[in-house]
Amino acid sequence: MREEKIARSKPKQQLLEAAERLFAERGFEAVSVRDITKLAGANVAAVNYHFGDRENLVLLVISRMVDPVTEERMARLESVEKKWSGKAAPVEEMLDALTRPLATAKRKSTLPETMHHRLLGRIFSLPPEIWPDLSAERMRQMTGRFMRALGKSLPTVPAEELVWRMHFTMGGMAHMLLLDALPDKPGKSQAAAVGLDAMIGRFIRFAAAGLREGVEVEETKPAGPQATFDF
Amino acid sequence: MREEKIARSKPKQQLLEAAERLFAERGFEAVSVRDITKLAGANVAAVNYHFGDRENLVLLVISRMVDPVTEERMARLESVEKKWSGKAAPVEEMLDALTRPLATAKRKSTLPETMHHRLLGRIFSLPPEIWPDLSAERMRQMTGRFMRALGKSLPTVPAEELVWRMHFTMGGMAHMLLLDALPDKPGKSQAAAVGLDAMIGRFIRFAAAGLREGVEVEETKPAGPQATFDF
DNA sequence: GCCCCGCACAAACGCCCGTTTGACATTCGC
DNA sequence: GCGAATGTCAAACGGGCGTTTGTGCGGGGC
Repeated sequence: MREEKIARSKPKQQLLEAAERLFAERGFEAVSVRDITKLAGANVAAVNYHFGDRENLVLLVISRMVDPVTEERMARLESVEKKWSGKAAPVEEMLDALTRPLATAKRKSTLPETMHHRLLGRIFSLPPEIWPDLSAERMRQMTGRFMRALGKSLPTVPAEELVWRMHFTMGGMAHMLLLDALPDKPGKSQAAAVGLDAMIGRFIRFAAAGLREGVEVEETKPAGPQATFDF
Repeated sequence: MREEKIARSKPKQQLLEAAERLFAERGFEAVSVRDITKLAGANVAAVNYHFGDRENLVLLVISRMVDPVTEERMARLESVEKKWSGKAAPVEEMLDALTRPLATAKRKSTLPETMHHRLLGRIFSLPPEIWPDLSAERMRQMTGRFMRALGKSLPTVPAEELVWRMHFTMGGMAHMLLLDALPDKPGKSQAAAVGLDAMIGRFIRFAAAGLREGVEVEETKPAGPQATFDF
């Protein structure tokens, strides 16, 4: 029965893989249940049987993509905080903890690398209210922790200013993920050749400079009440 | 007949306004022709009569939103270049030329300000291949000019590195536009209260720091062949 | 006065959507 | 072996979609 169950779950797996590939290529809205079942070689009813309805499949795909990233971000942040034992950590290390998991978090999908990034980028461009509640909540907890930690590393940057810079950072990140795996346009050559790892390195330097901007010049209140950050 | 024509063109105008409002609120894909005509108080066939087909209306909305921004960006860049008469201009001034038009470009739509920004943000998050050819081409010319000008202002930053930083910058910008006019979430208070103008100021400082990162430290080839930037 | 043109409208078209149904095969626990 | 559970399938359902059609109305040009 053990291996039977596994064998049984194959079509469900194929459905999921087909859905992820199509979602990555065309976006969630542009993919029909019929597209998915056709690609998976299954019956039209298969999605409803295995996942309830289309919406549920979408939510499952989102959380499978996002949750591992969120968890690894948390873990890496804790590790950085432990390493600096309460003291202010360098911004670069925290940005690394925030960004690196995009490439390294354990994948539940079997998507090729660039497609995986593309799908992640799509998801991060989605408004949080259409995310699964649990994934959104974890994400909020995570960003909250990063905000607090960043506030400690940049005590001269006002909290509300930090919220904005964090928004700019997250926006640039989502854009970067979509950039990877561009079909065939000028400028793509570099992206494809370089790979996400190198892009992340560049991005960290870029965002770190932006986050730090003005710290040695300005005179501001030292870290007001932490402002909320919603992605 | 003159005022007749004007009076006659009213329903077309109402169609356009209805479309823009709904596109801004829900995104292009989620709005049906029937939604638009209902809101405009017109017949279902009105969109096809006045605009040919739905796709055409979408393209028209996009170019009406984007083209004025592109033109003003060009104009401002030229003005900056003239002001510095060929010498390298400060990055902040060029970022201002790039970003300020988002708020100041002449609006062809009658959308309330925040809705207008939201729609712009949606459009900038769209892949260029679904833009009207002409708008995309103008946009490419514009980004090309900015790339070259930025290369002159940041001679120690390698051209390909600059392409990446430009991507991060554009991504953060699109994100910022979507952030404005967020429905009713925590963190919105600040966005709504501050308004786009103040956001732009913060963004310019953020992006300028990121673009300049490492200029006084690194030793690099002085501006190689300009790399292409596709948005 | 007549015709024609610009426009609005109700109705219908064909298509694709997500989902449901019921019949049928297969495998399980016992 | 035999009911029950599980999975697959073709077919159909109702509804929303973008678009087309044909009719009717009104004012302007000749």
